[in-house]
Amino acid sequence: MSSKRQALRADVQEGIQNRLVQGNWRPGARLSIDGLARELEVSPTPVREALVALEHSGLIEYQALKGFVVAPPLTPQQIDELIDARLVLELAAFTRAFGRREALESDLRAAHEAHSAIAERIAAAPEPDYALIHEYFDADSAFHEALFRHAGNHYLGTMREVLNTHGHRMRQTWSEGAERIDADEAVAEHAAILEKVQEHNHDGALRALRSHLEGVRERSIELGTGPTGR
Amino acid sequence: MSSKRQALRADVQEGIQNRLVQGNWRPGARLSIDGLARELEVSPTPVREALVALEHSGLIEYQALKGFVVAPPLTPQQIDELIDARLVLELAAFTRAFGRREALESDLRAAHEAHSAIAERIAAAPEPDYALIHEYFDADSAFHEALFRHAGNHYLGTMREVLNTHGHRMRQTWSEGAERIDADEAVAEHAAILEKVQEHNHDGALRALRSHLEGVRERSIELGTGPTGR
DNA sequence: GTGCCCCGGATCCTCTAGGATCCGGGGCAC
DNA sequence: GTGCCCCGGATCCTAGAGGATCCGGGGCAC
Repeated sequence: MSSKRQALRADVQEGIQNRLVQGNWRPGARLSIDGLARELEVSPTPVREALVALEHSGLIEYQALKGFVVAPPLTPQQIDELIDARLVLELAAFTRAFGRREALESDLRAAHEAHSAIAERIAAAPEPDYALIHEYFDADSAFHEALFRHAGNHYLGTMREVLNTHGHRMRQTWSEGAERIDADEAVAEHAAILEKVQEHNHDGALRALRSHLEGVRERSIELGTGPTGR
Repeated sequence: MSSKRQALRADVQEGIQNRLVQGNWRPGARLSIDGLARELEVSPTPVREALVALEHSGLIEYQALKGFVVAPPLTPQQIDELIDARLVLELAAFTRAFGRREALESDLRAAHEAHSAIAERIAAAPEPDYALIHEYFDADSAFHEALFRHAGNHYLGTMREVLNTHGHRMRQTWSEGAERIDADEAVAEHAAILEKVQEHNHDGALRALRSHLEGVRERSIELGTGPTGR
């Protein structure tokens, strides 16, 4: 541990964030600084720093003299606002990225192939595989990330990352009961976007992207309010 | 100091942020943890936490085993991207806020009056008054903030805050030489927006807002590249 | 039985200590 | 004179200690 100094805070932060995203702790659970330090076999100081750095992601909240707690799940209202904000960002990013249509098309196609491949593996799996679902979310996210990579605006990408973290928070809630993912619909909608891009059809692709996000909104709120009847 | 525990980290953070925004340290300057701790008469631990929390604002950067340094000034390219991102956010926020036109108009008018009042005081002042300039920036910012207050989307507001911090970083650079502010132009452009809102003219106001931000872009880049000849 | 008070453990917050690392300057070899 | 090496001070990073605060449970008064 002496050779890899200051991998500590980064490692601790990554470890905690992974557990948060995977839903190891329920919303409202207290994240004891001393407890985490014992568990990770480090001193409390780097744990505190990691939690402070994670606070702005929205995954955890801080209360003075009481510590950090896992943020409560998103309400349907918040999910609605989150997708709405994504719409604003992604439509803008798409239009800017369309200026480099060829590079964009190339990246979108690659991301789409990876995405649909994982979707097929999920469909073939007999029962939910959490690691696979995690991969699926990453692949899905990569498709959208491609829009920002070519948008030529660093700040749009930064804002996407902020929203993406909240998206993790949303999916974290689902993992508790509803593992069913409408992978097919998302893949089909991505395919529609890609197709329009290949046809040099900017406005059509924009409509397809908007339509896709509307679909995400509906499916998310449906899962949020819950098929379990809540 | 025993009664107001855990005002410490917040106080330290606020103090450091104020100094950063006011440009007390030049870009590239090292922020010594121990030094700040001695200066603020606290131990290094809360200083570390405050710096970690400030890192995501973009005002400071972190390098392992070397510490924190004041972020370099924005390049004209970055300024361009920053304003472009503001355009995306503010146009979207405006359209959403126009749904509650009356409340929006009320807030915009109040913000505009405060803004123009300060602009007059600046014009009347014989020489640059830093405190007054600071107030001016806040008043200017408040006008735009009103758009988001009525947009009904929490995430748009969050993203605005992120961009706003980078805006501070931009203005921080100016303060070094060019105190001249084109307050009149900004006030006139705000007035144009307000006028269209009062006329129930959504599209006209949108154009005025876009035009205003284009003006901000031009004036910012002009200041960024510098009348000093840099 | 109900409600209030007290108390002990757990936790947080801050501080101090000490090893590890970085950085700049003087000295030496060539 | 130039370049390299070494070294001392400053700083960073982590650990651990100690006082302050919170929280839950038992006991007592009514």
